[in-house]
Amino acid sequence: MRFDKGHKFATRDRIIKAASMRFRRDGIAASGIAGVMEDAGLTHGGFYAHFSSKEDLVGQATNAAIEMTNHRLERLTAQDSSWLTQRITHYLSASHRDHPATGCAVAALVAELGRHGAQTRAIFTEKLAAIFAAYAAHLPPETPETLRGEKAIGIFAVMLGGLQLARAVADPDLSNKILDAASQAAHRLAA
Amino acid sequence: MRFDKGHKFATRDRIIKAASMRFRRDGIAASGIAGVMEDAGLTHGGFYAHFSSKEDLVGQATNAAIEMTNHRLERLTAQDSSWLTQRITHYLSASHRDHPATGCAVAALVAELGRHGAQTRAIFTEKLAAIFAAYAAHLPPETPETLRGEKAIGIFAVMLGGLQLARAVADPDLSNKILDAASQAAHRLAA
DNA sequence: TGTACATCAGTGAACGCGCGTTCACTGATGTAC
DNA sequence: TGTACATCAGTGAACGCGCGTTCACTGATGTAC
Repeated sequence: MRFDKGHKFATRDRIIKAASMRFRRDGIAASGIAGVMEDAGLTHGGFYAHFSSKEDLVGQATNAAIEMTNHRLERLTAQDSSWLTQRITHYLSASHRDHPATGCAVAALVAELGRHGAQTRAIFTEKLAAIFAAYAAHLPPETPETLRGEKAIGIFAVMLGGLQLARAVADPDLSNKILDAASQAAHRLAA
Repeated sequence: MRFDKGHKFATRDRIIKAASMRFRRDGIAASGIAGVMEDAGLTHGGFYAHFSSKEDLVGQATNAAIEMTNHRLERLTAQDSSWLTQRITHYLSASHRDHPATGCAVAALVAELGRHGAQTRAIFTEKLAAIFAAYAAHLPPETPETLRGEKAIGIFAVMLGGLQLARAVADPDLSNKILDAASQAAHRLAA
């Protein structure tokens, strides 16, 4: 089969998207190449025409997943004063908790990524810095410039921790309590 | 080899300890039975005399790792006012960041545990509730009773998120900045 | 416009390997006499 | 006290399986004539 130039790129993109969802849902180590390729509507043999190794795909999929989230964030059009509130509410919602495959890649993969190679972690670091910057930019206007970076990190950390705890816990009531408590904490840290 | 009654229990304990360290260092999915048994000074064949499955071991190892941490917490003998400060300082220290194998099991395993069976998650939930209770008990004395539970969750969430981010990031300066920012946030939430 | 051909994205069998799990066996020990 | 034996924690070979990776091949398409 011979196709126009855009075809291969589109296929590569489909594989990356499928991988980013599998990785977030099942974890990286527990996701196989064959499963990812099947999700993309292909057989496993063609994988190495697009990527040099599984590790290569891990980097690309992490990059794509976080970038997608970041673009979604930038598109939030509400007035600045409530951007953070919107973010916190959505991030710590039952819906985000219950759909990891399409949710925040940092929450799903941060621990596993810490055990991956330098290149993968460099990609992750760059994207994470962009997240911090977005949060810092949307802090209340009276926030001093020198505190914005630190505050942004604290807010994201409590959201991240809260979402992960809410996902892992077996008791639904406790899970909801965790979402609420983390929301409260994030708002307090933003003020 | 026939041994006295305590021998088998001691061996089982050694396997659980070895597993709890491997799991925290490499992740659960990436840790094999053979590797764990080798760490415990045994060959892999004997594993099923002690556990019914890998999943069984995962539950026991998670339980043991968190219980160990909790006991360590209770042994902190400082006056109540600084118990939390001690906790935050140690949890968000460079040393804790750099030694996941002997560190907080929640930080290392929370995402992966969310994908495990009901029984494993029930064990995790029970131990996590004990952590929350310990933090709640050591909040400043003027903290209203009704807010203690919520505050404890927020504080632990920001510590957890901060530690994970600091571990995953490739840039050492940013990693240190994350530890500091999360510390500041935890203290603010405790006040 | 119609035909022959070169291209190359995707296929599927095969590779060595380590996984979780099973099981027949071993041999140092506690116990019975 | 000394000896024969039963116990059973631990050994190591073997199982089927899915992993990441390789590669000879296919066949629909774009291009050259």
